[in-house]
Amino acid sequence: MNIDQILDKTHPINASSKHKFIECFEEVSFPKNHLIIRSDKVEKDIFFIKKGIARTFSNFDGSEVTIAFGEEGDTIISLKSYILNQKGYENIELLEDCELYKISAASLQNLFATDIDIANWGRKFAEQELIKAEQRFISNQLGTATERYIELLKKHPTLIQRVSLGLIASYLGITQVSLSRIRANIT
Amino acid sequence: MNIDQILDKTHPINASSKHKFIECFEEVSFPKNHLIIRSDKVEKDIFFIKKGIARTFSNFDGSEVTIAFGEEGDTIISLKSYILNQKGYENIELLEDCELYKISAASLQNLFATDIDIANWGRKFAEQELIKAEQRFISNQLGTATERYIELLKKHPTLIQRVSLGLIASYLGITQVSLSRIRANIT
DNA sequence: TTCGTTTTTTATCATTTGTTAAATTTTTCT
DNA sequence: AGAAAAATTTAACAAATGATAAAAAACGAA
Repeated sequence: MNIDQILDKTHPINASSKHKFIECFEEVSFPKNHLIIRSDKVEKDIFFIKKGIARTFSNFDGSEVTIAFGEEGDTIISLKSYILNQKGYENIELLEDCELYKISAASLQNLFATDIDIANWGRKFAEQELIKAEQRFISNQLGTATERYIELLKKHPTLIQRVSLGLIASYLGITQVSLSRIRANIT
Repeated sequence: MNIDQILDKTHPINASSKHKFIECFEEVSFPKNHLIIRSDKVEKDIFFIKKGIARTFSNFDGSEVTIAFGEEGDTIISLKSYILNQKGYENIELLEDCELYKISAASLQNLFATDIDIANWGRKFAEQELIKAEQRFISNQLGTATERYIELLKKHPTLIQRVSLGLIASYLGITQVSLSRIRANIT
């Protein structure tokens, strides 16, 4: 998915603003397993996924929580860095070789401050991520792990092909062994 | 908490824009138990809490999920209505008699489209809600219900005084009876 | 291919949480 | 204050998930 389509997906921008916006991006590539966002750093860059898949996760006293998966068109971002310019709680790793669009947080801030169309794009971007985050929260409160797994299969059928069971389990808030047992019971 | 403080908390706005912004608000009051946002309607208004407390919840096939509590300075909003102008999945009820600041979604959209300072306020607002939503997700994936309850007590010690156990339990993703048992075991 | 590594499955037992029902305590209303 | 309603606790049993270990299957590099 190219950067033009990715930006439009969030919110249309007038041609001259969009041109200015796109000029701030750079294309980069990283191999599978690269840790592109680290929770112990204030990250200065934001990425959009042209090709590949990424996983956002957090570590707390030994246990690891998968917060989200990102596929083509999705964003790779440390929210704490992006929003509060602070060290984050999120790590993001690439689960495949990836092609990405990169932009610096500083460029973005500058665009937001000077271009109302891009400021509103930034607002729409945050708002859409907010809806996704809230729906993740609701889904994971609802029903049994079995139901949540079946719902995930329905919503993201390709994810299971691309991501190992252990990571899916950590996203669903259960152990990998439990998820394996669940799969054995539903087929 | 007055509207001036509430707006500043999210993001400072220059004096003339803020004046224009504040003029769009109206003060309103509602009694305890009033259902101020309904999931079966496209809601046209957004509220900020001057005084009182509210609960956001969602119903799915019989079971109810509490998504968040809002205290003074927090927002009462149907995300789906506000962001996508669609019927939402959220209900919001007032848990105490409340004094609120009301603004119409239409006024807000108009301000966003014409004032870059307010557009960036709107961006900051969504971004800060996004961080809160993500942290709720992470908290509720971590550890046992006992640990989550203790963490909630630490972060929002006043909440327990103001909100019934059953609602706290539904926020933690467990039954009211389980929460009661948990409380008996930690004291 | 073949060996070594990683992932997934299966099994057993322990722990946590759910369900239901009844008893107790607290709150609300008159 | 006193009665009715609502909220909370307690108890007993069922169901879901965790922890650990071992076996089987899938994957990757030489």
